[in-house]
Amino acid sequence: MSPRKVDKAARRKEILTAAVKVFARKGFAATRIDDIAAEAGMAKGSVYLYYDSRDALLEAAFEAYRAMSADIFDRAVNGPGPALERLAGLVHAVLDVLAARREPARIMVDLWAASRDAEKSPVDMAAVYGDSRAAIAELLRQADKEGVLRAGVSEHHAAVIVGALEGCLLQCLVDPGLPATELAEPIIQVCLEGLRRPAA
Amino acid sequence: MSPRKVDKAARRKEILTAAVKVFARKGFAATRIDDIAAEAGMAKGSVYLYYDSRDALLEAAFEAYRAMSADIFDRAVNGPGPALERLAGLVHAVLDVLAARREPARIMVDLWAASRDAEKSPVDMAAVYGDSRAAIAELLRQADKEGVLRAGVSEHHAAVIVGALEGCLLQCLVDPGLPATELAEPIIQVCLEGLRRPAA
Amino acid sequence: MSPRKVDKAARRKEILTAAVKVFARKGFAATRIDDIAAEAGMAKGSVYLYYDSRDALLEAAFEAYRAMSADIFDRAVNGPGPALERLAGLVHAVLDVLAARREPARIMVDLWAASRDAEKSPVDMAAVYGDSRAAIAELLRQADKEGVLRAGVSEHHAAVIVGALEGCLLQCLVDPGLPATELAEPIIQVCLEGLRRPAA
Amino acid sequence: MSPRKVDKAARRKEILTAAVKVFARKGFAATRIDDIAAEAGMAKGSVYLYYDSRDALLEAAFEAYRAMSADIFDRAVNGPGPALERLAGLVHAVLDVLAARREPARIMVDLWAASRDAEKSPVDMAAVYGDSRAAIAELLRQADKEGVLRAGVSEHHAAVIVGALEGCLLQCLVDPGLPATELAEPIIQVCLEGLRRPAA
DNA sequence: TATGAATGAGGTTTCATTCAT
DNA sequence: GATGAATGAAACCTCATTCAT
Repeated sequence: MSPRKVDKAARRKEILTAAVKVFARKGFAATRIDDIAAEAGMAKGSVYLYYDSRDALLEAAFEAYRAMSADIFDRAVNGPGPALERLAGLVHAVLDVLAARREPARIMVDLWAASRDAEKSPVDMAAVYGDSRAAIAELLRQADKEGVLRAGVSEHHAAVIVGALEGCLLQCLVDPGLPATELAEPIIQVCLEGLRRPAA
Repeated sequence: MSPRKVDKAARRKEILTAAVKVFARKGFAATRIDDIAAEAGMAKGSVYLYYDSRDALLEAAFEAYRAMSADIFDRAVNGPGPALERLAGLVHAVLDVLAARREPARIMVDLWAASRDAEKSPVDMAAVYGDSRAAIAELLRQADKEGVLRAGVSEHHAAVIVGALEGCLLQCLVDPGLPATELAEPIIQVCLEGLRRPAA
Repeated sequence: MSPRKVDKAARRKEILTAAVKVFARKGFAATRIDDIAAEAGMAKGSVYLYYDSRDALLEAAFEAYRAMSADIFDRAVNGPGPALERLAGLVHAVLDVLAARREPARIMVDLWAASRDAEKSPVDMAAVYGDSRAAIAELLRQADKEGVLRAGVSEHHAAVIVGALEGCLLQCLVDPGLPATELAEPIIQVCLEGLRRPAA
Repeated sequence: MSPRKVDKAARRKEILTAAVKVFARKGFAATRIDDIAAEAGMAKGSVYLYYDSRDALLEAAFEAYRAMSADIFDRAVNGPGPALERLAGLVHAVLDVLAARREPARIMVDLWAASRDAEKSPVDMAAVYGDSRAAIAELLRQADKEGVLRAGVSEHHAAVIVGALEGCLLQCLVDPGLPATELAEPIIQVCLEGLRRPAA
């Protein structure tokens, strides 16, 4: 009559969470479906009821990553307050995420590896960084309209800011000794203050 | 004396070069010993006469990467001229390497992945970045002695500069559309000019 | 009495019909219980309420095939009219079944495969062909009594007639271009006229 | 210097022979690569050095079957002597092969099953039977030119003869009790004598 | 009775590594 | 030293069957 009923979406999320955990711990290449199933507390075959393949799980992890990234950047672009303050908040937000949950961030290296050939792979980190640069560029335009930027700030500077962020994340990832949150202010100083119009 | 010693080292280098080429092209995970042997123009078994395992080849690739990186940074630290000019030269040098030979740089993502567990793996990117930060910090100290830095420049700023460099490399790697060399000047502007003491 | 007995039998038949359809379409080896359940419009688990296993369904398909075959042959043996006319009618009947519903006939190859080891498998095509030969032999005896056969017609000739029938079916199965019904008359000519006593 | 050298073609043949043996014994569906490797006296992985997949082995078995079949029919078509005698010889040859080596013939049912969907599968039994019919039809034309056939013998009679042959083979396959060789003469009588022009 | 989620044994295929020549 | 055939341990994925609801 009332056969076992599961919330498919919830189950997918459970499995994805487990997968991300294991990917973060062992790396995608070294992760076995068995590991994910064990982490999720189910049998190997059950994973396949919700995801078609191991690659599909990485892809799902990418989508989640992309959504999270987009969310952070969107909030900065569309939020209230002076543009440069929102940019500073963005820097803090990104590093806080890493500091709060180191593991999930570790899958980034697997996402980079998976997006090696942009055409063949659905994991498209180029698009993520493109979006990030566009968001930062928009923030810089907003700041420029506010008249707080010095002259000559171009699109390329957005790439540098994104780079500084990701590059600091990267260092924190490979070197657990580096304190992510403490890098926020230096990043802000270097990247933003350097672009700010000198106070008369 | 040792009639074949030179040959042995040359052979190792040949194989390593081939391996790096294939790693760059297909990624470490997708690289087969067969691919490397084919690229090196020899039989699969012969690879094992010079390297103990597939992992040993990645390790060797890491050592080469580390050496190259150390070389670039050392030259900047020990070179002649004003410190900030050497720092600017360093930025150009790093990005020029990427622009000149995109493929070899691609192995970085595999090195990152391999250095996931710092203890177990001989691939230790944390050390590389630690060295890089130390070099930049030394450059900043030199610049400070020259009196060209504004006050309050700390070790963390070195991390930001390394981060900006690596983060821009990363974006260029993932997105072939981004022109590496064109990012050099923006990086220099953002990272260095922002730290420079305002001209009286 | 037993309120659901009729339903149970009907349900079994529904499932069997669905199974035969899918077996015919995809072959037994490629048929999944899911396919059968879908074809029958029920859930996978329900199939197991009526059949113990996938093999049991093939066995049931075999029984149905055997019954149908026995029916056709029995009618020819016990029917009215001259024996050779009944034999000719039998040939037409067999080929007409194939022409009418090509799909169900396709399961024959799966039945042959399943009857590979006569001891272990309940699918026993040897018995079916044995019965067929016996029926044909009986028809030939009847014809002999009617005095219309030439001398020397033995049991083996029954095997040849069965063989010609099945062999033509096989060709039609494998080659959709061959028109089953058009083969009836040639079969009759070759097999029967050749055995008929030359008209004085 | 002189590294291990194997005759690739010979090795392929060895493996194919082993595969055919196991296919015949257990059926294609029930045959595991392990079984084939064991039968060939090698490790599982070695099989894949010579054949790409299990399906490729069935395909190879088909090619061998097709070649053998073509050979027998070609010899009958192009041989010396009266056409009907060659046809009779053909019948004996086909049944003798079965009698001599029952096992290899058993793979026929797997070939039939595999040729279920003519487009997708490289196993094309329809083509084999088409060739067989063409050969028989040619023989009948030759016999007709020799003036030994009665009138009205058409292409369809070739199908009947092929059918009688295959149908008898089939019965012998599923019923080990049926003696293949003893069916040769009845087949010849039914199929050929029935077509022969009555001696004045 | 009906359901369909869960299971896990089992099969194919890959490929790093070994080793006989 | 060089070769490349052979190995066999994994790992992915499938799917018949079970069973809680």
